[in-house]
Amino acid sequence: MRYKAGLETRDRILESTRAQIAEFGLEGTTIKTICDDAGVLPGSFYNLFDSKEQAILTAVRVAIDAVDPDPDHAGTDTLDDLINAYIRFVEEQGDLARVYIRIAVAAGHSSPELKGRVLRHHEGRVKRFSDALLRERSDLSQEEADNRAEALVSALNGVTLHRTIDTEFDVAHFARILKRVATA
Amino acid sequence: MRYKAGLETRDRILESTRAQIAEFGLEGTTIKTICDDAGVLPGSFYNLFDSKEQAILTAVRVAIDAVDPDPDHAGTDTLDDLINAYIRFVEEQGDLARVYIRIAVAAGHSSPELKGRVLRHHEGRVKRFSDALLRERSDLSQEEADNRAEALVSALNGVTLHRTIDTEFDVAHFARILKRVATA
DNA sequence: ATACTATTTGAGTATCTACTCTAATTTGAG
DNA sequence: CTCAAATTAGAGTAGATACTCAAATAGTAT
Repeated sequence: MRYKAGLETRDRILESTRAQIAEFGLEGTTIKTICDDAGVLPGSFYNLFDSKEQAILTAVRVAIDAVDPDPDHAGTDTLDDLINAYIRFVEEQGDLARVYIRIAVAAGHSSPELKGRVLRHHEGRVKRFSDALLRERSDLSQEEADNRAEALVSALNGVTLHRTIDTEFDVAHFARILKRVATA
Repeated sequence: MRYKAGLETRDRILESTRAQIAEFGLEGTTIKTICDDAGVLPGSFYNLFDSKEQAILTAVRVAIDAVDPDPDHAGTDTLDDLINAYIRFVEEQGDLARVYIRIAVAAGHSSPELKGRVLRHHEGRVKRFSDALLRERSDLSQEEADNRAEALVSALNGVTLHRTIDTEFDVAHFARILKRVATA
């Protein structure tokens, strides 16, 4: 893979893989659907990737890296900032949110690598929520803040999960209810 | 299916389905593995079930019903009952809980029929939570109770989702945190 | 016992899966 | 322009999958 054409094809395949996972889940993503979507034949796919699994791992890594809204983690974001960022992420990039949920659901029986990736991302997110909560409610113990943050992030994921079924579901509304009770 | 033999075979198939899902997940559960485990041939399976999907849905529903604190829907279950039943289901039937989440996620892109079933089940559950909450906190408005119930059920699903990735995750602990804030 | 139906058998089908292989084409460095 | 290497085409493989069907067997009401 040293010619420009190969790199472009690779990008198209990864983009198609991501879209397929978002729409049909890991199960519904096949070599055929990826190739059809990318306008490529199996021979080309296997010229660029060793296996379906490798392509999926690569696509998911790209997707999860793209999720983090504040990579420089300045530590100045409030809980509202984080929740609003989450809402915006779910509403504007529903695709990636669905990939995240899809992977999470499938991760239990899939590769440890995927599982680890999702878990690490989750832990990072919980920590930022916990820090923000402590800044807002300095009377809370570290443990209580961690607990509430973990519960809050899981609850937000549950709300997102529900939205994948019911697209009318008002994520913002329930996210704010959750925020209210987390800071009570 | 009116003879005793048929009913017994049906039970064996449902139990094998449950066990296969618990051990190998949805992906690893095939007609062949179910039939081998149940000591039955495909013809018998399809004499009793219309499809693999139907058998799985039935097995999951049986498992959920098995922990229902108020099967007759007499309206006597407390919020604690409902949450404890939820925790029991997730902890004792972890892989079935995963399947439940997975079916819910898959419902978004499958037949409107399955989607409708999942949504109706969700709404029924939310209603029971809302009723129980109102019995406990009669000062809440109907709307507030509905909102809290919807948030609580989604949050519980989020906690369950997280447990499918991290099996060490203490569902009971966070479920009780969620219950505390829902009744606050 | 008879007769009717439920149940089981088990080989068989169509379709999908990830993946391979060889030949043709395209690319771009020298 | 040349030519070796990268890329693509596209038919094809082996194996798994959910599911079917006609015939054999077993269960039960009368």
